[in-house]
Amino acid sequence: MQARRLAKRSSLGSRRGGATLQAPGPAPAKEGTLPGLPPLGPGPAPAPAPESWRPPLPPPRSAGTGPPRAAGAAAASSPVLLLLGEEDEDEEGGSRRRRGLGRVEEKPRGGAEEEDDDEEDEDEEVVVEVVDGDEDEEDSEERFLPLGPGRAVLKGPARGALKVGSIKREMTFTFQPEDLKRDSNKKMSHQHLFPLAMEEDVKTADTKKANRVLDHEKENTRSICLLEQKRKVVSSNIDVPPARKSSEELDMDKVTAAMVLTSLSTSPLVRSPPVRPNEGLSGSWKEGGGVPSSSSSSGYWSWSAPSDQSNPSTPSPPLSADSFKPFRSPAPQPQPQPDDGIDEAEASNLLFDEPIPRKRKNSMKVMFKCLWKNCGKVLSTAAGIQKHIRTIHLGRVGDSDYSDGEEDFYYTEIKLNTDSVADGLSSLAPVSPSQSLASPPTFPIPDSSRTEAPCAKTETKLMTPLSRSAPTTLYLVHTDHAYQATPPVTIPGSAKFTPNGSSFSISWQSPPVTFTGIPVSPTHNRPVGTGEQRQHTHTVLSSPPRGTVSLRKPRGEGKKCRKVYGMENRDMWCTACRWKKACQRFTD
DNA sequence: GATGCCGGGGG
DNA sequence: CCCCCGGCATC
Repeated sequence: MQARRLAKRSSLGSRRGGATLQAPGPAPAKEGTLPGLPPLGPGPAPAPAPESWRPPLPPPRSAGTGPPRAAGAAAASSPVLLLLGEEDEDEEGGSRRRRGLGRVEEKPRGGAEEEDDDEEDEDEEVVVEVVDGDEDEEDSEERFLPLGPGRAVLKGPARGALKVGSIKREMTFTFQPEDLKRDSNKKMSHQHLFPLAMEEDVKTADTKKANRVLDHEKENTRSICLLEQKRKVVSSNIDVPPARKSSEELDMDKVTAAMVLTSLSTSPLVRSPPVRPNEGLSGSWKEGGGVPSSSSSSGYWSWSAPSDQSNPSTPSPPLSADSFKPFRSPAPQPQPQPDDGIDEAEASNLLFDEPIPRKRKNSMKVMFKCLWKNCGKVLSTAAGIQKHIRTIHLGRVGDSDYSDGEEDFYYTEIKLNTDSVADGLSSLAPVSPSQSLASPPTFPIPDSSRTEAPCAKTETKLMTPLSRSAPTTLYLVHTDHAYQATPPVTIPGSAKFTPNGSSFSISWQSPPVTFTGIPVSPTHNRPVGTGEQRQHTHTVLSSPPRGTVSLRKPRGEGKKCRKVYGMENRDMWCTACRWKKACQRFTD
């Protein structure tokens, strides 16, 4: 469809003097890329992009890691492509990487593979291939095989290199918001279902040497395990127990985790790019924030789509598959859960709260704070907090299997980061609404956060979960998705906004958000008249005083999508605008 | 001429 | 229903 549009647009562009085509970076790329999308041509500039967004990972220890390094690079590039290619990516990436490691010099093969990345079959194939190998055992992380310490040490370098790849993969992986969701859920389930594994994990870690941030480690490990597991699920061929990771790796994992979370913030943007690889990459991941505008544009579409619920126990790899992978077989779609909306909110929340990915990269401590009214307990592990919530607040004694992830909503992740200002916290910040001010110049957050305060009642499920930033985002998601009037706050000036642009798009009008019936505290006036304005207009329109039914809308004087985004970013317009209908986003 | 958007039409 | 677009009113 995009293709179609694009095509059309391109023609249009020509008609109009090629405005479209001349769009900064993305447009051309788009044009070029789109046609060959399915096969995903010979990696549109995979090289540079990956480099840029790759987290500063410590190079594979010792020297002379030529091979591994190369493999890493290969892997690096693959995730990129995969990134666009959807969640397979992770799998793919993994397998590819594996292969790479297994036979370093086989790169050509890998390269070829890259081209047809979205075929699941492919994956399988790859996997098999890998399996037969011998070294892959240690190389492939997903094989959670308890490697002998000695071995691990020996293979240090290789693993390190691998790490890079894996991290990327993970990052990529997380591009799907649901993913995270599921992740958390899984985390929980995992926690209960695989206590042993975890324990073992920790133990091993100890042995290795890292005792320090045990909590975090555990956490990270776990998350990774989860990821891995996920993957496992996807690639059912590989059945492997959790792998051990050296403290260093774990550290990296930490970073990874952070990045993962971070990535989620931008994920919406990056996600849809299946269509235009370059954009996604350069857009949100590029360090310097390459071509931001595009990023948001692309993401605009599909990200919120999959309200795809994450069943704690549903090993559904499909996650966002539906969101934008047409050719993927309709995998077992996780059945919608009762707290559907909530979940979604969560996701979106996560999506938005951390607008600046790169900052995340920096070392940061992740804590989990209980959001329960008067609790505020802070734990260092998600598991811990979850448990806490589950038992203390939710009163779920036999925390057995019933962990639907609800807990997720009652705690927030606090990132104690030296340099990553409060941005991350801004939205998540559970306790201090004031913090929310830290976030972008936009008004939304404070609002929502304030809302939260009152609603933090013991009202268990209903509102509490949505408190904090969720509401806003949720709203956003919904509306945006539905192309309702969710005005991404007037994007500064032109169609170009920083990667954080996404954060800007948080709707500032809470009114419509009827979620959970928390009457938006009357106290807070709508930041920008828009809300009111809108309402006014509404009333006026709905009850036209004059006999002559104003057939035509007066014509909004406010900015419209066209103005705001410009023709070049037509895909960022609200649907209505695109269809030459009354703008829904910038109503006035 | 550029915009905003209604009405109508194709798939 | 989704998506476009001709065409008209308005800027």
